[in-house]
Amino acid sequence: MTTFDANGITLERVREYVWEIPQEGDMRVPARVLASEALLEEIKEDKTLEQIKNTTHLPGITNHAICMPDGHQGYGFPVGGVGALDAENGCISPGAVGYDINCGVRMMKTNLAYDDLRGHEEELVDSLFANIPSGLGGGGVVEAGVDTVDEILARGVDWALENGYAVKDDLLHCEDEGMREGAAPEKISQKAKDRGKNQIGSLGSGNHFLEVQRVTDVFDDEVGEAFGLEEDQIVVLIHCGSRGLGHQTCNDYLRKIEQQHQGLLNQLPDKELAAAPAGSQLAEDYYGAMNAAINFAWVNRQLIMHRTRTVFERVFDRSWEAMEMDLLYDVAHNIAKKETHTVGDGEERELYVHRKGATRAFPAGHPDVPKAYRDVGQPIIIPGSMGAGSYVLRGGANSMDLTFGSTAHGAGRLMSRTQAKNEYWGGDVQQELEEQEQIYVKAQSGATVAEEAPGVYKDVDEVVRVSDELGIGDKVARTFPVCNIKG
DNA sequence: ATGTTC
Repeated sequence: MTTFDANGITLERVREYVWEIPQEGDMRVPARVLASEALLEEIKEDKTLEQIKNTTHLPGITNHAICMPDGHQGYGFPVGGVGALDAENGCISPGAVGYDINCGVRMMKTNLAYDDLRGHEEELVDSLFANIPSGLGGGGVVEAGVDTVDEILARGVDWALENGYAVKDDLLHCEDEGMREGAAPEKISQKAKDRGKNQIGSLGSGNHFLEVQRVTDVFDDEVGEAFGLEEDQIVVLIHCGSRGLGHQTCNDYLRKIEQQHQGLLNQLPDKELAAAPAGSQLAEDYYGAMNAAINFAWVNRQLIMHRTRTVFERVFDRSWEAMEMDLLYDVAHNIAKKETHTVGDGEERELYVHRKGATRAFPAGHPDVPKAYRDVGQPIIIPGSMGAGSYVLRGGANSMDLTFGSTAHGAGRLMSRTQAKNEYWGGDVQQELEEQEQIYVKAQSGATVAEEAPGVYKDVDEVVRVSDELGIGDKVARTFPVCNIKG
């Protein structure tokens, strides 16, 4: 048997790109890592493998804990991790969702070609930067009272539709139609709502960005046509989450769980995996609060998209409808969701599927794929670094069997933010991107540009290649950056 | 990710 020795943890090769950490000690199931050897060499350098192994101690974990090809170390649970925990006898874990609840990506199409944009890059990037709130702290497209926040938490993008920030078609091209059932605004703390109320429609900081891109390749003509993508087309990618509201909610529930479920906590190898037992009041409360924060993040991305349409209207002097600025799709990559999956010998079970830095990747025919895409599979959006561009995939035929219907979410970091700032200077990174790649970057903070320099990320081509080879998410199209704004 | 060290 082929093995891979990762600083004391031995992985056994199941087949190409599938590695297993065998069950031992208190592990309830084996852990699996889906990666090439080149990616494993990078993954082994931080605590990712130890963390995915720790995850197998969670009660109710089903089949395997799974690390995606872009996996890296996170809070307790790796970013790029999937954990399916029994919704009746298992648990739910905020650390396995992530601090930024419903961090995700949406792609908006246009009918503009790259040539239509050339010469307007600086005007466009300046106008986007001036009109789309970004960076740490407050300031959003909408400044709302707490009652408005409650409505957004309960209704998601449906609130945006009613208030003129969305059209019906936007809802039809979003996971869960932009409204998660079971949202419980009353389970979100006042403090979280206060943090969120002036951040509705704001990018935030860190790896969040808005990027205008051009489609450079369409690998699958049939699916490309179903998605409405063609070479040279301009698209807009928006990557952000639930800002301070989600962060505060994660923190609130971690503290409550630590206090009320000490027994379960003591069984776990890492306090950061703190989980509420399925069926407990706190599990219900967290699930309701998380669903509400999910709705908040969807409205956040919707308002940014709405404002982007307005900016394009000014710069190109045409209506957004004339530019066909339609939503391709919106994916969440930090969530947990109750889903029914077939496990073991054909038994159907309800599971809390935790996808942290992992994207849902439902295949053709799945009833939860929007009608527009049901024949070809769910669109999956995988952002690369600001120098690399991104991919659009579609849910692969093997995703339900291998990953509870999931794939990767991005390139995955190679080094910490602190290390990145030692290696790069923001201004130099910007200059190089502009001079060598004609990519126009504008940011609130040079430090953020350094933290997000292309060199701090894994090779997104390799991550996507593994997803495609495994048949969990198949390559449809590739994009390359034109201009990028960030916090 | 984050009112960037509860």
